[in-house]
Amino acid sequence: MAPKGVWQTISRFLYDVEPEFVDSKYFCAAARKRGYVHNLPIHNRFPLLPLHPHTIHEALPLTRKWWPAWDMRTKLNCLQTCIASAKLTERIRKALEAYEGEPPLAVQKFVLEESRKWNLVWVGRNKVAPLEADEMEMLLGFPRNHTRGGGISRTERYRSLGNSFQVDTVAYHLSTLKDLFPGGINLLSLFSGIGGAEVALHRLGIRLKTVVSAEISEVNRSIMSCWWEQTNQTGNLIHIADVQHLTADRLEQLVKMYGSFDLVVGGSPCNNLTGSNRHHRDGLEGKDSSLFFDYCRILDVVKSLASRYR
DNA sequence: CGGAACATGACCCCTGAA
DNA sequence: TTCAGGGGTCATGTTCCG
Repeated sequence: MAPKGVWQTISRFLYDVEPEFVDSKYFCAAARKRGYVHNLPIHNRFPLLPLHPHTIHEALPLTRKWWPAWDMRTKLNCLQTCIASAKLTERIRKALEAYEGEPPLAVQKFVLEESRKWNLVWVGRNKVAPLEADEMEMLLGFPRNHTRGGGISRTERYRSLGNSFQVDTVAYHLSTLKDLFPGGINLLSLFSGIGGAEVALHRLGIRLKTVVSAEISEVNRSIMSCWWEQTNQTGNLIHIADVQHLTADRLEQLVKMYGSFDLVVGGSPCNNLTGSNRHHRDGLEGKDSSLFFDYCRILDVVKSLASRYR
């Protein structure tokens, strides 16, 4: 749902590769429609095991007790960076409380519309609530408490999670690298966030030799460091605070030191593309989304370095 | 009857102000 | 931390017209 022409431009800057459009609802209990522009093999891809829960009821069994029959949702909508206000959930509770048993159709419609819009789940009699950060973490395929602690605030946590990859989805696409790189890979991870790609590769059993990770948010960098520490990684993790610091010289320096990169991965900011943005939906040229062009610049440099340092 | 034109509904990795 | 807040895009359904 990016503005018209954005996907065409993205492909044009990425060697005319067409995006593979994938909805994460086939990998977990929440939708996440994304276009992945990649040059990975597509034969013999395999999912992470054990398979992730595919329905709301499997993923959040405690909600089953309170889930009314007239709410037919089996999948959540896309997990976003913001959650519903307490006022809204209170308004919904009041609207439902006025009736014994099934509410009239108009009320059902209102409640369902708002529940879909804000991804509300049933947590009590006549009571809906937004997802907890823990639950989002689980739905996105991260280890429990991945984004917890380290002084991260509640709102920052929601933001980081809402901006992340869905791990199982990305892992499926990266799975073919396991046979291609039995000794592990050198990874250049741009806009790493909370490390969705890294977690996916780790879960696939692909050794991370050297990871160069560019991420602007300090809390996200610290989340990644903690994970790196806790999973007893044997490789090197190098943080870069800003993709714009990854100049050709800096990249050459890194390649000389650690060897050339086997994989470049990243999702550049989409906040100027999404419909949820009321103020600055400026398309690919927007302040943040234009960092996509840095991705292209860096990819070009990495490709030429790979041919020189083989 | 086929297709163009139009209406409706669902969805969305959110920002700014208080 | 909390809240209020619009609109573009696509899919689907409906009307209209030759």
